[in-house]
Amino acid sequence: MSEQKKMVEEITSRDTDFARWYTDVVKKTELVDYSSVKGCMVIRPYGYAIWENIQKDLDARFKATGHENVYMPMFIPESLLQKEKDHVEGFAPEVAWVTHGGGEKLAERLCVRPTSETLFCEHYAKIINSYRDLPKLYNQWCSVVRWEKTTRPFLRSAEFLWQEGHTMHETAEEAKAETLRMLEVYRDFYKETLAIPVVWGQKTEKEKFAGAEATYTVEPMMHNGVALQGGTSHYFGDGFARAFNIRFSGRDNTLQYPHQTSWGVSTRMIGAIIMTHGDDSGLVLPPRVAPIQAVIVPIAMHKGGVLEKAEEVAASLKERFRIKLDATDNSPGWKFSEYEMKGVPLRIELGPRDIEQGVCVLVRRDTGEKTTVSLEGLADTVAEMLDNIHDSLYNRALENLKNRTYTAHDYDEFLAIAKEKSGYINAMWCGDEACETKIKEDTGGVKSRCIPFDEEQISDVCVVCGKPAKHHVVFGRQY
RNA sequence: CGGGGUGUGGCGAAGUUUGGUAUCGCGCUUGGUUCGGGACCAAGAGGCCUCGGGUUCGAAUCCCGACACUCCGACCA
Repeated sequence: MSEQKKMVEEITSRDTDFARWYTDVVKKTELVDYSSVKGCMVIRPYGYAIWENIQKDLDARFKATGHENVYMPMFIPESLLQKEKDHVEGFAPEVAWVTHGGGEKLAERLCVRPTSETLFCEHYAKIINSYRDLPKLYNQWCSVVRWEKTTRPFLRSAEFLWQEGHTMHETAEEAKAETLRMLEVYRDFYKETLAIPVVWGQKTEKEKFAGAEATYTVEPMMHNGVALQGGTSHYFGDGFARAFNIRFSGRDNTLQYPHQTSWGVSTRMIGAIIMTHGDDSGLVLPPRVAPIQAVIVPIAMHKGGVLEKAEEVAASLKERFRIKLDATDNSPGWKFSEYEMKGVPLRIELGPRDIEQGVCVLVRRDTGEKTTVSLEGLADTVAEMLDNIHDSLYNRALENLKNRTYTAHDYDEFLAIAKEKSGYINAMWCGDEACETKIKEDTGGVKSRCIPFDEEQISDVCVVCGKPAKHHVVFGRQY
């Protein structure tokens, strides 16, 4: 990639200033625009198309695992939000309140949903009466509002789009299985659709969701070594069920509380795509969510037959792929740069010389590699190449993840890595929250990402305090 | 919420120190020539200089205030 020239001058180089590179990319490629509401963003067609492709894929996965879509109100009465103590404490600082309606002050103020556990619980209390009513496997696609102090497009905005699954189960075992099953759906989606490898595991007590018994997470690493909490799945036990008085008659005719889960991913994933795959020329979109999978650039369009042939090729590919034929009179060079910046995985060049020989030129966005291929069987060639691009994006990201993962055997080593490197640090931990806090303070922001599922015995003692170690923890800075 | 930076046609900037008719590049429109890595010629359109006060004969420029964006921290999906 180093030999590939930086084509777009307006984009700050990724290595110069990753943060500026990010904001340049999202604006220049027309993914988002800012709105007049602080912290809120306009998701433009090119950005929204990525979200639609994400939704389509994920929604199919949810349906395949037995879930149904529903829609809950966007307002939550204050009294309802108050019912679960940890939950309200976790969210209260960042909720927006509606105090007036139709010009009159409301008797009870309404919170704009920051998440919908309480609404689902209120509803479940009404419709769950028997073990025969379980499980309830609901999901909703919606937006939520969290009054964030610092906002960045896709990564953290005051309002963002997401999906939230909320399920109720007869037994704790079933609910726990659901929690892990959906985490696996996320992990697989990241890998197979977004070409992003993740570290996954359980959040520590300190980092878990407000009101949950256990929180599980997928943690992709961005190109610069910083983590992004990429999706979470929570096991609630029966805490909310008790708070909301959700009960059912069990198989033994006793009244029981159901066991609950929730899980969600958001438009933040678009940020993960940008920061995992992007380069100095702009976006590099994984083929399976790219709004345009291949762009056809006709060369010397004025010459007889070129445009007609290009249209013919476009038509032959449209059934299987998302294709754009750019027949505007911008110069070919302009088009090359434009679609490179926008991260279109594959470019198909078609000029008089090619047509004569019955070929076209394919150019990969990820490597810049050019190949001349026959127009005969082009659809199969394109399919193969898109899969190939997907795999190489994944492998490149995996390589980065591995290269930026370190192991600390003692605290001096830990601090040295945290200071000098950017990435994940594997270390042992005693289970005491004080040690997590100490790490965060001593390093200025390194936090536990998760206790990975495949724990290793790096040493027998906590990297901070030297007491017997309970877990292997992955640490890192996060967005 | 603390600390920096920035607000000037759609985008990027100059002009602000030292007040005096609002500039440049890109983009846009129309016509023509071009086309294998951001083409060229010609003619056009487009701006209460972020907003609100103040000082002044006169404010993009000086003073006070607000807001927004952005970067770095703290907080969080």
